[in-house]
Amino acid sequence: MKLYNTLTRQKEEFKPITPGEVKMYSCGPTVYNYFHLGNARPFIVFDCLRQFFEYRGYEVKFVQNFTDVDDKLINKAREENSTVPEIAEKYIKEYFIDAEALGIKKATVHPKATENIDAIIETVQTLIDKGHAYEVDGDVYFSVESYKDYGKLSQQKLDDLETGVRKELDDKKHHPMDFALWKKRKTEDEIGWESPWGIGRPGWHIECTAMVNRYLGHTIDIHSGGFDLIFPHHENEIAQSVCANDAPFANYWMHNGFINVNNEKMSKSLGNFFTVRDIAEKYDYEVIRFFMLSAHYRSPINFCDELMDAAKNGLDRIYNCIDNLEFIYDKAESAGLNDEIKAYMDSMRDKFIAAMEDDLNTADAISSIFEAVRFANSTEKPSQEDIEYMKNMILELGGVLGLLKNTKKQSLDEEIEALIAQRTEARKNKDWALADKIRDDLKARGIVLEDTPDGVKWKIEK
RNA sequence: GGCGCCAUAGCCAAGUGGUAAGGCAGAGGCCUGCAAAGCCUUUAUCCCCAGUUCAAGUCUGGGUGGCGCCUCCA
Repeated sequence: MKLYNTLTRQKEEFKPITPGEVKMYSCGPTVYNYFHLGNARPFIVFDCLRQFFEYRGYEVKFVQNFTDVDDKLINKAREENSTVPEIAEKYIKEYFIDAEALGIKKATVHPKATENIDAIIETVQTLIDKGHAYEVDGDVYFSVESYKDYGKLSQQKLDDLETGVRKELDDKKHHPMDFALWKKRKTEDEIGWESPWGIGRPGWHIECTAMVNRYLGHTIDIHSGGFDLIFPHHENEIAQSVCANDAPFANYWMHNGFINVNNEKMSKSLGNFFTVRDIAEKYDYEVIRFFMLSAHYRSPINFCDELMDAAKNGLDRIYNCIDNLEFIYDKAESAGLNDEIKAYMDSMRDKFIAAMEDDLNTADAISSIFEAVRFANSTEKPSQEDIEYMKNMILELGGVLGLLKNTKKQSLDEEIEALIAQRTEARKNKDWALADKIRDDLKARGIVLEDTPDGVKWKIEK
């Protein structure tokens, strides 16, 4: 397995700390709203990585946090005359609804920042004790100058970073790049926790460090997130963890590319800001997942209707293949599995795995599914065993990507069945007008009929 | 100013030295009563200019054109 490591800016062979086991942490959502398209990409991509590791026999300890206290939550709570815990609870529930629909497995642990205040305070105290942090009037800051490797992940020098920093009015910090570990409560009614430095709440960066350390240890295999988190978030996480524990933090850093909408950065001001929930009104959740995986995770990806339509059509092609295989199964004979068919399907699995092992090349992996589909569609008179083998291979590979989950057997009610029978009778009598009318009527009701040599095939449009 | 990314057919997108996967859309054909689905055929001087090499989309240098981070925005 090769992974591109942001730390070294190259693909590296993945070597887990413990053989057969992967400890990975991915930055989760701040739960103040439904999650948006941009959030969805890392969730989907790193879920896909996790599922591939599991497919290859690794035991994966996957941790993804919920940031359930920060400025955005506090503001939202004020706006809605609610409380931070209420807002957080609501959107954590909503997260799981969207995530499940997108085929994202639950993490091994989904820790919340507010449930780990003790670990956070402990880490902050350790950093103070070791001379890497200092308290000023109830706030605690990390001293970037105390960590010689600060800037390593983003390949920037402290001096260069400084010139880009806005001069802040308060000069409480020793160095302009120093960042908050603990923030003093600003008003009496603001959410806060008791600490050695008074009532306050954790800074954003420290929460991830503390939860990584608590749930996975001082050194983990993979830490992932969006490109924009490289600096400062991940840089700061490294500084905190290394300084607190005197141990390397994460061996591999993975970052996904951004999503644009109609070739523009997604933002509220441009009015092109979409939550997954918004998109799901028009496209199936699985189309969103397929779309996200149709490009390499590090490439930027452009979201627009044309590309979503193309993704839908592509996914339909795979589903049609599975439907067709199931349809012809009963008519087929049991004549054993053909060696050539097995060999071809196996080679597609090999190709799929090779692509995935090359830095999670899902786009290439998907092409092997399409090749399997074409092969299956063009195989003449397959036996029942052939059909099963081809279908299972396609479902297996799609399954690794978290796709092709909508294969539950559908059924029709009696009225529809009767109409189909009536149409079949009309076709026998060459009453094309009636036959076509029934077909059109059913189509308007979302039921698509196809006449095949083996009889009428129907499907319910999603 | 500092750090970094990208440029392959109408669209999307793989491909890190040996003469261009796959998907969507389009065209023609087969199949069909007509469709649908499917199958077959068809669509690329790989942004430009130098260089290295027997051989470059693939490496090096220089352009041009997009873009990201340095503002707790994934």
